[in-house]
Amino acid sequence: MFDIEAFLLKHQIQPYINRVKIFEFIMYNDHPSVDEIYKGVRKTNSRLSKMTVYNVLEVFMRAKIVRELRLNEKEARYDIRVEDHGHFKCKKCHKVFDFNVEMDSIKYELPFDCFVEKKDLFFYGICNKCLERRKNKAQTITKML
Amino acid sequence: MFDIEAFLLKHQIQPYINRVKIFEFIMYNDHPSVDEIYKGVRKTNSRLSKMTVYNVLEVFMRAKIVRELRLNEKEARYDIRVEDHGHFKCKKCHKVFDFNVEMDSIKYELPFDCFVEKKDLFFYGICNKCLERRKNKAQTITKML
DNA sequence: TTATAAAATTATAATAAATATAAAAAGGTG
DNA sequence: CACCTTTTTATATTTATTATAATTTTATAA
Repeated sequence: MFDIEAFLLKHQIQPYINRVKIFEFIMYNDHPSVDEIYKGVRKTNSRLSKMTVYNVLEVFMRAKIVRELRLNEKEARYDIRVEDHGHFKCKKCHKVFDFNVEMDSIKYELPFDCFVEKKDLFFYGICNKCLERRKNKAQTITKML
Repeated sequence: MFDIEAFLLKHQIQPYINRVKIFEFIMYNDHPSVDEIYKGVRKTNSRLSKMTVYNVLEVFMRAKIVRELRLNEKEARYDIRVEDHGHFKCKKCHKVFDFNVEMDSIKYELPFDCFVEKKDLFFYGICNKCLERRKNKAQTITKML
């Protein structure tokens, strides 16, 4: 089992209960938003304030153990996978999935030299479950005709 | 010269003055936010409301003649280049630059089949001008010592 | 051109995400 | 325990976006 306390300590972060719980929540929930983290962690710590979620996320981001995602929506989402990788967002169920990307395989031409620190690749579309659902629906309608 | 009215008509959009002005503003300004568009276009049409900017952008997005960008900031930005391409954002001057990407060159493995409709590639780092500025500053300090 | 319907624009209010601030609470150290 | 530092909390503020309804503009046809 992954030892969150040790992990936080290794990154010079005091493992206060809120921090551990918030990290754990992000670990076990797919790309939650601040509000989702707040509501989720609040279940076990009813005195948690939303400001703490923002503060803790800031600490995690500075230590680079959490990555902020801005998909095509107004709230930010958070991910514990911090190395560059891809994100697929389904426009039907709004779920976000990670996927592996060989960033070095990408052929691009920047208009000038620059120092690239971070890369984000976002795909938008429809996931397989939603595609299935749609296909089944179409079949049902066809049968009805 | 590019005929915005004709372009809008071609996409079944009535070329009302606000629409033309807003499209033009996005064309000649790099990835403006709603507020920047509002303030910019307002200079020539002082009665423009911000709601109109949102409405017009919605029309443009539906017609797919404008692309919404969500970089690592809370406001959306808008781009008239609608085909998939890359965006580089400088963390010093906060400017956003377009760049060409061969999206088909990317090696990735999605966890399941899915229909991919749109791809966004964002790079974050420091642009050449800001790198220069930093280098000059460092040299000046070195001389002073 | 005028009457009328449809669509766009506006002003306003409401919602929601994020930030700022200062007091209270908790943690670390001698 | 006493002290100082850091975190957490409550609260207020700012800001982006959405909702709504009244007003204005545009398109269409008599």
